[in-house]
Amino acid sequence: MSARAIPYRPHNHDACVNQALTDARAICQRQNARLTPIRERVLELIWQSHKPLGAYDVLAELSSDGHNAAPPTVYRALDFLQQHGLVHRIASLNAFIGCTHAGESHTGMFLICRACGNVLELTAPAVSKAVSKAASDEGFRAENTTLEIAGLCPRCHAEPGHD
Amino acid sequence: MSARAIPYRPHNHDACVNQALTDARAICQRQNARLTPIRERVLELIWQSHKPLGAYDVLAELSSDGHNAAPPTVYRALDFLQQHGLVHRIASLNAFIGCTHAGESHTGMFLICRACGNVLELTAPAVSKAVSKAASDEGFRAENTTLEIAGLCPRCHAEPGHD
DNA sequence: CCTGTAAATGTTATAATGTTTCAAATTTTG
DNA sequence: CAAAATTTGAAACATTATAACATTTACAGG
Repeated sequence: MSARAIPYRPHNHDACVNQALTDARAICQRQNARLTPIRERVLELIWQSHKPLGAYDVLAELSSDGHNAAPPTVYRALDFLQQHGLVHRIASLNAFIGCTHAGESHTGMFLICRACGNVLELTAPAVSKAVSKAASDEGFRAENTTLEIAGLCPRCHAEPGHD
Repeated sequence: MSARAIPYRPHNHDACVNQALTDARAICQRQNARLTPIRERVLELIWQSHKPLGAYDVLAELSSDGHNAAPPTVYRALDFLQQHGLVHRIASLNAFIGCTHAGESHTGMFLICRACGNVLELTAPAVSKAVSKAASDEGFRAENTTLEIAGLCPRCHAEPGHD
């Protein structure tokens, strides 16, 4: 699990991270949730990588900060961030990624490139609808959907082997 | 992770397991794959539980058989069974379940009841189609889909608290 | 029937991921 | 300020998964 990914689409990554943090602060304020320094730092670390980051990767970054954290610190921060819709856990990777639709109610769908490791989060209403319908057709009350698609992103499909 | 679940729909469970094993033998024969005693036993154990079974649950069952197995034995058998479409791994549970559509090419979709732990595998063409379209709209070549829906099954929805 | 080769399994150790528990500090609230 | 609640620290532990290498078994060709 490597940190500091090259983002999928070139952009000013610092600005992108800062925007995410600014948004997160606003969202937490609206929800009366406390975005404490640890939580904010974890969110920042996750955003600095556009690739999913494992909990122990986050832990290692914290340690290299000089912050001597133990696993529960990280998992607690991640739980908080998930609960407030600021990060997603990618179950098929045991890793976390910043939510690109924070604040909006949505069901995430993730396109995970097996070659470069980048992940794109989508909101696909047609998919959500089809999933809801399939569940309710079975009398099932859906609460939480995990939808992760592994494959090849356009870049790696065209030109294998780059980052 | 408890073994020996009460199946979701009442039925003759032994017969159900036996059918799955018979099918598995036929499928392996067609594919020139060797369904060795260990592999078959693991498949049987997984089928005997309609709830997903963790790798270490399987391991424990093997041990109580008197078969003194180590983790790699189980993981190898599970890999084999997955590769031949005989079991699925449920990423959100770190557990395995017998495939109810073995032999057919399909993308599994799983309805996981958080109350009773039962899992229903569905094939929903409308969902698969919507997912494929969403991926290809992004130029993404989808290879493998993880689609797991947690919630409440009809029984637990109506009458919470039973197994 | 031997025998070389590949596939499968055994065995030990260890890595990676995640949780429990209880104590201490901090923040919020009355 | 003081009590209560939330957050964080810290140590130990539980669970899930893999690496590495030795041994056994199945099987095709001589």
